Amino acid sequence: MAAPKLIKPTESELEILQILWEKGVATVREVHERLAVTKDVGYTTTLKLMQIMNEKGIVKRDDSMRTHIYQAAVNKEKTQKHLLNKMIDNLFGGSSTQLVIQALGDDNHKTSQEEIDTIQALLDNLKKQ
Amino acid sequence: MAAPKLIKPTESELEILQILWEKGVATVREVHERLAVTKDVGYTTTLKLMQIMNEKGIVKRDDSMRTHIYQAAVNKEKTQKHLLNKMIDNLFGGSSTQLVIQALGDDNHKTSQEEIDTIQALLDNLKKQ
DNA sequence: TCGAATATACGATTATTTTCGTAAGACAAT
DNA sequence: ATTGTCTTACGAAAATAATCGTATATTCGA
Repeated sequence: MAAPKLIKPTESELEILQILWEKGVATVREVHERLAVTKDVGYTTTLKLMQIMNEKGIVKRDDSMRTHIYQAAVNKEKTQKHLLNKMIDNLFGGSSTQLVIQALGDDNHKTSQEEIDTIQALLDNLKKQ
Repeated sequence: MAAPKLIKPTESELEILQILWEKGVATVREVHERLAVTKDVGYTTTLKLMQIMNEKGIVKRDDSMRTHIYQAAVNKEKTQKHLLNKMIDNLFGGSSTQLVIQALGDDNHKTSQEEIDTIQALLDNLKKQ
C-alpha cells in the first residue's frame, strides 16, 4: 500500500509534471526556465511548488548534491487516464465517444492528416477485437 | 470588439451546471437535493454558489417570484470544449490526438462497435477538408 | 580572498474556492 | 395572530492554491 491512490495535481503542478515527464529528470532552474517561456512567474515560486510536490509524493528528488535533481513520481499514462476518466464521467455523461468527438472537432488543436491516420489505425485495431 | 468571456467554472460550479444542463431549469432546492445524493453539503452552500454563479454570469435566474428559478447561461458544448482544451494543454502537451488515443484505449469506458463507426465517419469527414 | 551568482529553506502574504451561520421576510396551517 | 417552515441575502470563516521576499549556504571567478 505504498502507492497513494489519490493523485490530484493542481493546474500548476501539472505544468511542472509535464516538463518532468518529457525531460525525465530536471533541476528547479531547468523547469523554471521552461515555465518562464509561457508564464510570468518567479524562480522561488517554481521552487516552492516543486518542494510541495515533493512533500506530496508527486515528485522525487535527489538532494545529495547542492543542486537537487527532480523527477516525476507519478506515472504519466496513469495520471492522464485517471483525470480523463473523471472528465468523461463528470462532463460527458460517461461517454468517451462524446469526448473524442469534441476533441477532434476542436479548432484550437487542429488535427493533422497524419494524426487522423494514426487514430484510424487505432480504431481499425479496436474493431478487430 | 466585445471580449469573449472566459468561462472557467470551478469544480463545484461544474457540478451545478451539469444538473442545470440536464434539467433545463431548477430551483436551488432541486439542485441541492440532487447534489446531496452524492455530496454532504449544506443548503446555504449550494445557494451561495448559485448566487455567485449568477453574479459571474454562468447562470441566469428569474427572481420575479419568491423562489428563484435558475438555468445555465453558458453553452454545454462550448464549456466542454473549453475544459477539454485546458486538459489537452495541461495534461497532453497540447496534442488532442494523444488525448483521443488515451480515451479510446480506456478500459473503464468501453468503446462499442457503433461508437467506433461514428468516430470513423467523423474522421473521414475531417479528411476531406 | 572577496564578491557575484546561484541554490535551498521557509515564512508570509495574497487570491481563490468552499463552507456555513445568522438574519429577515414570506407563506401556510392552525 | 402565532408558529413553524421555507426562502434569499449576506458576511465571514475555513480550506486550498499560488506567489514572492528574505535569509542563509555554496560555488566559482577575478
